[in-house]
Amino acid sequence: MTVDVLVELSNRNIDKTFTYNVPKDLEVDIKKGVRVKVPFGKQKLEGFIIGIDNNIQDDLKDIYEVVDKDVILNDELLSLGQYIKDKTLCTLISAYQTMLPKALKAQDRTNIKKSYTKLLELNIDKNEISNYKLNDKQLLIINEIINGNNKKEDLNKISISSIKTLLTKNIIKETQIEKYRLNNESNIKYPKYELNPDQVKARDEILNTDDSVYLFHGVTGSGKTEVYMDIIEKMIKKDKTAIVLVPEISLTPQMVGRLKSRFNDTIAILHSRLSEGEKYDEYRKIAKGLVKIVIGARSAVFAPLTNIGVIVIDEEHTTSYKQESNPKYSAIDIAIERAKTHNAKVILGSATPSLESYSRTLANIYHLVELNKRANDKPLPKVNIVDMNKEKKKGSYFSQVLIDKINECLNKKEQIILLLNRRGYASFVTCSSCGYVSKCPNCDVTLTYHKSSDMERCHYCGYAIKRHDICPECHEKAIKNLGVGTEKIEEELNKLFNAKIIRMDFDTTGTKGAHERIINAFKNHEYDILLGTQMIAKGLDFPLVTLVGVINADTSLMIPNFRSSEYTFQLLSQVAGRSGRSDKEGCVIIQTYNKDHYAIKLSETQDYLSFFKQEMAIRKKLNYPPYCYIVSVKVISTDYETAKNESNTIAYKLRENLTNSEILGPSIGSIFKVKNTYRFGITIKYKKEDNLYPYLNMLVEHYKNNAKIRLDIDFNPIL
DNA sequence: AGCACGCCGACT
DNA sequence: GTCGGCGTGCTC
Repeated sequence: MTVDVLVELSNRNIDKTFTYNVPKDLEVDIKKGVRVKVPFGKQKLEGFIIGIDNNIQDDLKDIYEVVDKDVILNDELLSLGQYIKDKTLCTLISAYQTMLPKALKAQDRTNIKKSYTKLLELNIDKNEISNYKLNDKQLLIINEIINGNNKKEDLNKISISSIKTLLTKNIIKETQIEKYRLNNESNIKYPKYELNPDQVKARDEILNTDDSVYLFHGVTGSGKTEVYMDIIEKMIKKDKTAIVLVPEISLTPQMVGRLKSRFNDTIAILHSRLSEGEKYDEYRKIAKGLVKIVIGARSAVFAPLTNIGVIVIDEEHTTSYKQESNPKYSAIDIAIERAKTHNAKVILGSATPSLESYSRTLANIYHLVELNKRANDKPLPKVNIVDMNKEKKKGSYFSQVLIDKINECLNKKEQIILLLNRRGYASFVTCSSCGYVSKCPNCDVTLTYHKSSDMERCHYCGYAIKRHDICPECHEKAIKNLGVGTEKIEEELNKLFNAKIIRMDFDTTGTKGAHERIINAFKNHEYDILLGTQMIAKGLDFPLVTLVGVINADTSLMIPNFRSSEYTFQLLSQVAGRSGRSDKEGCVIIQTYNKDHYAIKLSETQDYLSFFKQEMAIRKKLNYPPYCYIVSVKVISTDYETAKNESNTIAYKLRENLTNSEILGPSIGSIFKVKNTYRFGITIKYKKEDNLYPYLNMLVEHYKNNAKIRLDIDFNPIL
């Protein structure tokens, strides 16, 4: 018997199978999709069996061992990996590895083990107990075991030595069962919620039509989650399973608790804050069929459930559903692909759908389902746009209205969320004498001053230096901080208000559990004001919040990206939705220097449809998605000239071969130099281009042995 | 990813 | 003469 093995190395030269001989004694364990250890040159590697042949072939090396008893990659995942490779042009092995938790990847070195609970069992007949001479403690232990309290850990508390004696006398024996490390207990009980008539209508429209992809457009606070849960419950009754994807940030203990209290042990959870051991355990529960529902972030879309009935993708417009590293897949595409094999439904939920998704409803590719009212029947919060150009107190970060509203809120003992989409203290460090700007030596970006550490930091590569005192160019002592970040605003808030303030951004959420601590502390009203970057905008539910303030709505408008208006509108609508979620009416204040910009103006009424129409007109005029597809080709080299020359050659060839496309560039992007490598970007815009995949595949093939050039291809990039 | 092979430069 | 630089190619 021989097997075709895909080894763990992700290299385009070995993106193929290697055939090994199976020693007779290992043949019983051979299955497609299990891992094996094999000799590879002088190394020992792990790989997946992806083909089996019963013929004998000499001149082959033997496999060392079979790693798994159970299949890791079932038939569906095996073909899903091929799909990812075809769509993203990655290596097949990297497609498989990305679908699995670390413990189950093909990796010879890494050792994430199962955890076991040790149990004690009676090794003699119950009736024979009296034949033995036993002391009180020994009898107590045996009694506990008979009553089912047989965890060794617990019984050790009675007497470790008695247990030892009983064990050596063979009266009891030790066994073990697999333990699932993630603490599954939810002490919060949420009452079952009765859907309102609108929610019932939305649910039935999804359940009683036979389309495969639904865009569920519901305003913030309209109770989309309750509808998801109801649909999931119906699916489970039909003996089907469900995957729910949420943005990483939404996987808070509250959210998890809410689902756990409704679905109990039928649920597994996957997100990046679990340890690798916990992920392994959750994954195993899924693979064994012990759970019906998987809730998780992006990669949970690969959960090896069978008989999937529905895949929910909440906040579908969120950019985190696209993986930024290779393979650059979109969880939405994967969900749709998996839904085809399972004949399942995909539900894309959002208050502010991506333009791509919404336009697909107009083209009848997705089925549109809407929820236009808040579940509590309260109006959407009042939004007040403040023109910062007209503020009398120039140079203050706070308008008079915002200051007044904050005070009002504090007096009423209600809570406030403030958003500033920029962390650190100052966004530029500059010399007022010669105009020097402090830049990262590895990346082509300015350094941000962080006061707490008194360092200047690069937000791209993490480079940090002690703050400049004297200008390194003109040696004047004229270093100034320009721009503003969350750290500075926190300082200002402390000067202006007598309030308890907590800051949540990349810098305050570095340690494990910091996220939850901040959210819980704020939810428990230990703080009055939550100040943070965009990570506070999504999905969180704080009933006591009645005021949301956006310090500067323009930061996201300024990013050089055709989606900047869309992001701004989404961000403002999302934060606005954080306000007034319970019975108290909410208020939103948006400070801006661009009050007439449509993305800001329309967030006042959170008028999605008007925004959609205006933005679509612009996309059409400039030929941007959804009016075309985009592929980004980055040409990367440590040598400037090589990157420049090769990118020119590639752009030329693309123009020659992709005649139905518009080719832009090569150009230096907003981040031209990152970690000491130079990158030129070429953008391909197309509606229909039959030669796209064949030609890009050929390009990748052509450059695979070129040590000086790296190609980075991204389909439908976020940019 | 390793590791061997191989073809050119400055040294025990 | 030889040690070692790292470009190139291969791994069932």
